[in-house]
Amino acid sequence: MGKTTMADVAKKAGVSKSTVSQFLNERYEYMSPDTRIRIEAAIDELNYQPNYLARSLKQKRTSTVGIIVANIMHQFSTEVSRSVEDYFNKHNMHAIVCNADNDPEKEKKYIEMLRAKQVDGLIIFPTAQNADIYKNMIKEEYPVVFMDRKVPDLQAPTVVSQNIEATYSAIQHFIDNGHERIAIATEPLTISPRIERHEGYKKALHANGIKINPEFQISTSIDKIKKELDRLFQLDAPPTAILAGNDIVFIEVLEFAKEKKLEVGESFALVVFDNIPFAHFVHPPVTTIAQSAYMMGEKAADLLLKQINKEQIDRHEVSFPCELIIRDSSKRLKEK
Amino acid sequence: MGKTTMADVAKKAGVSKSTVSQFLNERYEYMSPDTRIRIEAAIDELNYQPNYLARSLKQKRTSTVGIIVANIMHQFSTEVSRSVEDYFNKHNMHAIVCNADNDPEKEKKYIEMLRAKQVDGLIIFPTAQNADIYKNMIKEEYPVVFMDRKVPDLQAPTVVSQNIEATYSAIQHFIDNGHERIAIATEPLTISPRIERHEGYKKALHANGIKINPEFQISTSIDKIKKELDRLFQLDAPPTAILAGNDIVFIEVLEFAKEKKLEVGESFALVVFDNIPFAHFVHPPVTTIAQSAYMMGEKAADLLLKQINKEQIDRHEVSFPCELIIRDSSKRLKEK
DNA sequence: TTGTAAGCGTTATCAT
DNA sequence: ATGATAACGCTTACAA
Repeated sequence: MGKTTMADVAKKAGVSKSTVSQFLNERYEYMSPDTRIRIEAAIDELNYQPNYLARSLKQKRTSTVGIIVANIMHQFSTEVSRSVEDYFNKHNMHAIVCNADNDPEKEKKYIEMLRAKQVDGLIIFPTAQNADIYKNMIKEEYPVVFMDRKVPDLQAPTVVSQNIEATYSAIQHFIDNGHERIAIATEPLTISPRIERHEGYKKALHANGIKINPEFQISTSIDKIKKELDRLFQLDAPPTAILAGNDIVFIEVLEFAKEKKLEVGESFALVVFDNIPFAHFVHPPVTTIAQSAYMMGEKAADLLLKQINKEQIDRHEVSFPCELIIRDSSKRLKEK
Repeated sequence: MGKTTMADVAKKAGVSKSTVSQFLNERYEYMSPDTRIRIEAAIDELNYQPNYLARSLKQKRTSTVGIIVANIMHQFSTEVSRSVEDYFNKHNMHAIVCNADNDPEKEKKYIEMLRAKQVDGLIIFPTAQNADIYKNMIKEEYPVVFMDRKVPDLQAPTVVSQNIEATYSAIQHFIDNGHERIAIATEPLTISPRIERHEGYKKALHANGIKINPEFQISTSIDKIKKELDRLFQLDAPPTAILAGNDIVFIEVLEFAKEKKLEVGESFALVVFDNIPFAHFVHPPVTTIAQSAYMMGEKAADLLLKQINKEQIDRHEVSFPCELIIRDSSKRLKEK
């Protein structure tokens, strides 16, 4: 029965609850070997399982943290979550993953629920729409780490990718391969990574003396991406290269190409900002900007655990470099 | 502060804790509108957040369930987990996902930890190596549902795919396209789905009067798959078609083909048993046997919730059909 | 309609 | 070395 309690064990072993508790917490320094053995026996005779809930209530620590991802459909989110889980499991803690689905209301609900469950801390991919709640957590010094996205005007531990630099180098790669008409496609510019990717894009073009064509900058919701691409390819001078702003946009680009019978890597060069599991098996193998998902997860977990343990940490952003992995989709532009 | 408690609210509102509790549980039937308002005011003045831990301790219900997947690297596990989470979120419950990593020891540890945390029930992709523990949970009538794999000699609610039938139809598809030398590659035959897939394979060959060549049946650990494939292709009469037993085996097949400069769909036909996210973008688009991951997750969640609510359920397997999605990798065999 | 008090299964403090 | 006893923050009879 799951209902055997510490009191039962105590009775069976002929000792008090406190002694059993001592035993369970491995403080057998001042315990006679005799009682120790009796308790041990009682425990597995009764098949006793301690109730962590009760312990947590008393100790004010659940050994559980929450992860709230903005959109679980991104490979990146999955990899980061996995990494965070691994980290906490190594430290005998649990992680609960929740998917806010890019919905600020859901995000709010999850923050409240997880805190009501007394999780020891939170790692959040913020929708960035709940500024008051974030601020409040920081003010209370509740352990929290933000991931992937910077929240404006908030001084909080945050782990992000070097989006500007990474995008810059991808665009430079296009230019080095002879491209000049380069497009970028992201979801709407509501969060920092997207903004920064556009920024890196413009910076690179500028540095190379290529004038920026606003028509080549797409930033719209997923369901409108294909329409925008279509518009682009109707132009007299369509782009010869495209940077897909994340893995979901990438799917749209692929589908667009398929529908319009365009050949990725032939009709246009392509780089994707994100880790793609089958990148070297898609046709053609696709050039990607890989984020250091695993390391970022570890870093965030580490920052969180330090806060939980009341250790001092830097309340600033820490940013990780990305890696441009060149495959066939972004080969040299064909001479016309 | 997160430390405001019900008592603080009660004091501030000038009522007793019980009344506040009534309020929180929305039992305002017999509550004067006056006190109701005072409590409301006190709550948001103090920014009070209830402590679910304490409540759970009292109610013996945490509104949390655990999911223990055998190997998180499978797309299928991820999809099922997502579906289970969705289901429980709809019911205002949480799900904690743990990865046993195909290790019975880890599985055991997670079962114990989650139960110690008093989760209301468990969905397990069993390693099938902890028979005593499974049996014990069933005996105790602890709510549990097994997923993907049948545990021998255990009468327990279990949600699985129709592996035999699905494999049969894939092999039949090969045969219909003129193949006779058909191989199957799975991980070791330690769990029911793999055994059943081999069974469906043999059944289909048998039904078509093709004699079974044991050399064509690979069942070995991932790191040895490529070696076995190599052996196969050294034969005088190598296979012309391969069924990859899951998504991880599929990767090995792809890498093998790449290394040996074999063309999938040309040098040999290929079907993969599993959902592949980029199936129609790999080259060539690959024929898959898709499992009903989302529905299976829902079903399992439903069976679990019913048990939690002490409703009666069938303690048997429920099996879901798979869908053979034919793409280019398994086209008709080229005439020689 | 609201309050009192016991109890959920632990841990922590202080005696002994 | 071990035991009483009071918390932890909530729910729930039952009383008022």
